[in-house]
Amino acid sequence: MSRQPDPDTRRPLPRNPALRPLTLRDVSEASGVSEMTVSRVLRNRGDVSDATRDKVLVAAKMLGYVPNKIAGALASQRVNLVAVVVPSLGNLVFPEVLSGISETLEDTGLQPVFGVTNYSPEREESVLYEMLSWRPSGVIVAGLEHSDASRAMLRNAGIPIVEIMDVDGDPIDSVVGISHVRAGREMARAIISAGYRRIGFLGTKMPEDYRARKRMQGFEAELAEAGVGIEDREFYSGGSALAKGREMTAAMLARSPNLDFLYYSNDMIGAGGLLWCLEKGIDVPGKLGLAGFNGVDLLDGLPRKLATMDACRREIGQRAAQIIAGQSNSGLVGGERVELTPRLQPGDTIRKV
Amino acid sequence: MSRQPDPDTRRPLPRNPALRPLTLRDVSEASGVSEMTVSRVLRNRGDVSDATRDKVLVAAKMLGYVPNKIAGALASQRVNLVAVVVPSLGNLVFPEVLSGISETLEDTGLQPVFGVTNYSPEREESVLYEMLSWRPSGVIVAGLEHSDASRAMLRNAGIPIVEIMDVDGDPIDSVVGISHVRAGREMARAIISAGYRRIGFLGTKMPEDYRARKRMQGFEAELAEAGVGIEDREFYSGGSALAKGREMTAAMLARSPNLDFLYYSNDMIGAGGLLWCLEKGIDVPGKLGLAGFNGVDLLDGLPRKLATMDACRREIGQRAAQIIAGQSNSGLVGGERVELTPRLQPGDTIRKV
DNA sequence: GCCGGGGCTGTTAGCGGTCACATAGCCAGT
DNA sequence: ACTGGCTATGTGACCGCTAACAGCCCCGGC
Repeated sequence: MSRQPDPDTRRPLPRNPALRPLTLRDVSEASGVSEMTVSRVLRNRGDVSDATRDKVLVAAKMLGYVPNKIAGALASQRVNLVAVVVPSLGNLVFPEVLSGISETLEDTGLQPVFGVTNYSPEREESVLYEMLSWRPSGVIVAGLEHSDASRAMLRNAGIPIVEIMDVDGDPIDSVVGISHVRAGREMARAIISAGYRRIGFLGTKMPEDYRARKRMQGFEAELAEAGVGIEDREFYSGGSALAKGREMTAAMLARSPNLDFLYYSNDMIGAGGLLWCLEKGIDVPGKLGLAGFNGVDLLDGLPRKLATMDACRREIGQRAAQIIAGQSNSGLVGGERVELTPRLQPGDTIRKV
Repeated sequence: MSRQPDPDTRRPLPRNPALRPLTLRDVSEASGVSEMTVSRVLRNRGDVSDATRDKVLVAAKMLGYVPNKIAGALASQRVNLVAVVVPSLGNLVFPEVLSGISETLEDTGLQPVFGVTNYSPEREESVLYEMLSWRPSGVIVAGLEHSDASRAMLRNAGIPIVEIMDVDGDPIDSVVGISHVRAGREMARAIISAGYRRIGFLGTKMPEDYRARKRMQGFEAELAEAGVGIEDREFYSGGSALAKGREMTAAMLARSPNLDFLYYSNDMIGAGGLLWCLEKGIDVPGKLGLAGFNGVDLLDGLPRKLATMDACRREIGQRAAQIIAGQSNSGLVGGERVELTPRLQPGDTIRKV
């Protein structure tokens, strides 16, 4: 008489991993304890005897079980994700912020998740919506300028929000960054006091790069107070920034040969300009001074060191992450304001006074 | 007689968004329809009358409701996330891959989520574990070299896996990339046929950068077949790649002044080397040829164009994303192999033959 | 008048975990 | 022996949403 297997015990064995995704129950059956105990072991929570713990861990490893955080998050109402939203990864600046964040979050149990907006407010809105729908523990977002809908979402999310890079504006919650207006001003002051007077500005065309704009505004304002104006401007968009820096510099100096200083809105175009000037044999910084912005370490490899201003990118990432992780020792529960001070790096392209 | 409000209707009003996170039920009550109908409206699924739809949308917008994808994913067993795991964001190469991915995924309803491993297999393992625990619809991961545990996890995940950048090895599922061995060979061939014979190699010290190593192996093998060896090598780690390129070039030429070609494992150090050579007035490419690898558009702005080989980064991202999205028209369900061919860009730093 | 079939909406039962609490076993103190 | 307190484990009720199905209404056709 052939034995008929009991239908209940004939459930498909959890051997074939592709057949059915593994659940806690599989581990629980394989190790002979309840699901709850397995859950406790895998999360290192509560008291579990060493013997049981070992049994469970062995079973879990053997099956190749990977916990389902979706279910876990739903049940516990806790998500260890931090949404990080930046405009771009194409230039060196944001990757460095991101690594500051990752690094700081590393041993907090929190996990950064990155989103990119391409400087588009609509994209920002949809990226935020998408990310918030995963109920992260916090949001780090670049800039203070957002659509009304984005601001509303962030405010309503009921989680810590940190706006980064920039402090010139009205934060939703916390903010970590530098004042780009002040950065512009400071550069202007340095230029003026080095004796330059006929100044050109080269920047990006992107209307959504508010920070570059603020630098220009601060720059211009400070110049104006010294009775100096910007004599010529040139804006670009797209393409290799280094190449654009060359082209724009060539174009501007052809048009306005009397300029004695060029202020670039970022280091990359500044570097392009510098290379061009050196090739042409222009006396830098004697006849013509140059400066950029960001302090990217690329500049270290240039024939001459471009004057720039460090944007404290890594530190911004770190401080923002600390606020989210609740490690900032301010005692505040939110609404922190951290203004870092960018350091002017005079390099070799501004006359020493 | 004062009316006593029915306790059931006295639930806290969903006015204060910080008090309690909103749920479908709040929207359902606010709009007077069932939760299911709200769900249908917000997902654009199933038949809903226009009148009802409007009511719901108005209520949702008014409350500022953001759906909870955690619950949604758990219930529907569907997650619109694609895990993307790369070793680094610091050089220009991966951001470009990522944007190829984002761009392609844009209108598929899928959302990329990025993770960074810093070239560490342990970190890769934990990043993968973390990401898989969110049950993504697919994984895109750089490289073919992974820890056994990582491979097992990926294989067991039961979702499409695409390994990218490199095709020289044994893929888990699908693979999209170039052959770095072949790339190294091709560069060697070009160098040999341009008449260079005394060759130096400059690269990164990272033992985990398998692709750079494969390029060197291919390069060396091809040279060997022409009866030529690598006469000198120099490796670096950390710091500004541009600056390192200078230093290493200076050091190598001081040590081995007879070299007539320098092959750099990436464009950035190559660019540093090029700048240094030009400064020193070395005859490039007459007395000394130079080449890098990657085809980063930074090179466009250099005084002279460095020879390089395009790694097809954006296209790799696009093709990988297509496979995950099921858009690749191969008819295969998995296990695709896409080998792209890097194009040699001779630039101005290899003698014309 | 009755039936059939759309179009629209509601109901029920989970998804795979975790929380709060109940329970079992064991030992010490009285 | 009884109690209390501890540790180690199990139980049932959810978390917020969606699949599947059931039900309602209204219409036209016979």
